[in-house]
Amino acid sequence: MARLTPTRLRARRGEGERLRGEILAAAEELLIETADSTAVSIRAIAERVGVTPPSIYRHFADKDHLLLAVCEEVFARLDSALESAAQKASDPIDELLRKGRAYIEFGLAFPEHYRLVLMRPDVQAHLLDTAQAKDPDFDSPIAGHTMAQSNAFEHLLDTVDRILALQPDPSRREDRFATATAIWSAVHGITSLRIAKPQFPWPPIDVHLDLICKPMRAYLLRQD
Amino acid sequence: MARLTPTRLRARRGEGERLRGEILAAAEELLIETADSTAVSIRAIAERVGVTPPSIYRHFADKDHLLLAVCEEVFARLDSALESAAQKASDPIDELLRKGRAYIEFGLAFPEHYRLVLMRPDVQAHLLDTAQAKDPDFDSPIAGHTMAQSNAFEHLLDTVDRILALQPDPSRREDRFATATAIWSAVHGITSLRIAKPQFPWPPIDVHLDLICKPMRAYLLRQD
DNA sequence: TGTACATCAGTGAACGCGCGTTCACTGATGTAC
DNA sequence: TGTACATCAGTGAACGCGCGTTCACTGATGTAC
Repeated sequence: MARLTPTRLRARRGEGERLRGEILAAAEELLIETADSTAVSIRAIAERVGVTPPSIYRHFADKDHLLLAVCEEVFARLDSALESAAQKASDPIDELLRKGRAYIEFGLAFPEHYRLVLMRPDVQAHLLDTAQAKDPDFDSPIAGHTMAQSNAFEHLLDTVDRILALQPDPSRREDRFATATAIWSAVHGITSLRIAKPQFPWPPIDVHLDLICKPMRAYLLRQD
Repeated sequence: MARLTPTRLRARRGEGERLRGEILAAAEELLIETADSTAVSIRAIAERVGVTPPSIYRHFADKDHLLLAVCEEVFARLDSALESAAQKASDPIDELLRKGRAYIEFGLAFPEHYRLVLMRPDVQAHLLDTAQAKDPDFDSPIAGHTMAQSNAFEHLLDTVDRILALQPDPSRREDRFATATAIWSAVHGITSLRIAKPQFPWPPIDVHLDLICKPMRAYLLRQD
């Protein structure tokens, strides 16, 4: 491979970790630039960084571990996008609406990121599987990662709690976990279908989101 | 490749079309047996049928056209699953609920089929793209296929019409297209998230579905 | 009824490709004396 | 201050793999005379 742009300088001693960050950044750039999250290969990442493929293995055990690290970054960024959208909210219902819109916008702005973490076969589950296949009593350093992924879900649970608290009649309060799950899947449905079928004549996002949120709000706060 | 089981008999003259059906059936078997819809390769299909890879090209121009044919079959089967579920319904709302449950069950019973048609990069759109790249004024024999795919959607629109007709106040009748879209995406969200994250502690399907359908029904039929 | 011939379902071998991963190595950087 | 040495970021070449696709072909089946 001809190095046309030998811009990258070798890291100095003790700065080897720098490459790790560059690898993750390159992987994300490739997700954005290629229409296909499958195109993100070890070789493509290495070329983008300006390094040979084997040097990737200094920082990641294999491709799965690399993708897992990318997923962690994406989940963290999704979570913080939702949290910053929530801050402008005037009340819990408004908060849910803003978070829903932010979620959809995140997915549509970075469709291949979204595809990687929530539409493709689960990297994390696959890693756990293969790790446990090798070593049955496996004390997972990965297991903790599930937490990172569900920070956004934990925050959604908080929002749901605030909404359910608006229902004065405790006997009409829905289960917080099931409600959060239903909201997540509804918003995921909007996002992932638009990513999967971009040529479908979708209505405007707000119309779509309203048709989920307005019924949900009326139902959760129902007085009968 | 050693032919261990030379069970397949060569088709007689004029019966060449038989292989076409066997190819599609083999592709679907592979979707069911492998956990990964990417594993469905020309070579794997040929081996499963008991034939060499080049003979696939007698029936399909390339891999994309083969996958497109599989998608058509899957959509047709999904549509008929929904229609047969709808037949037992007592009223339009019950019809919607039954179709929703049938949709989810179809997806969870055939997750890789579902992944292929509704979670992976769109085969059909990709085919249209490449065909138009080659031949700018392209009179698509594929374009008609969009219809096959949306038979299920057309039928959903019918169901929605029946529900909207239950709303006595015309000024409160939601848009049929947007409503159908919202319902589709809600049910797709449940299905695809469960496929993508099988290890998540999902609530029972009926709880999940109720949390979408009950608010939607109350909203569409609202009297204020 | 027998034979030459056309048809066409399917074969066998090969192509070039990009992939993940491995291995033994190089050579600049920093450290010990 | 100078030199021998250990460290370690990154290289170069190669591995074996499965993939989609092509090409010239074979040989059983049916048809025309």
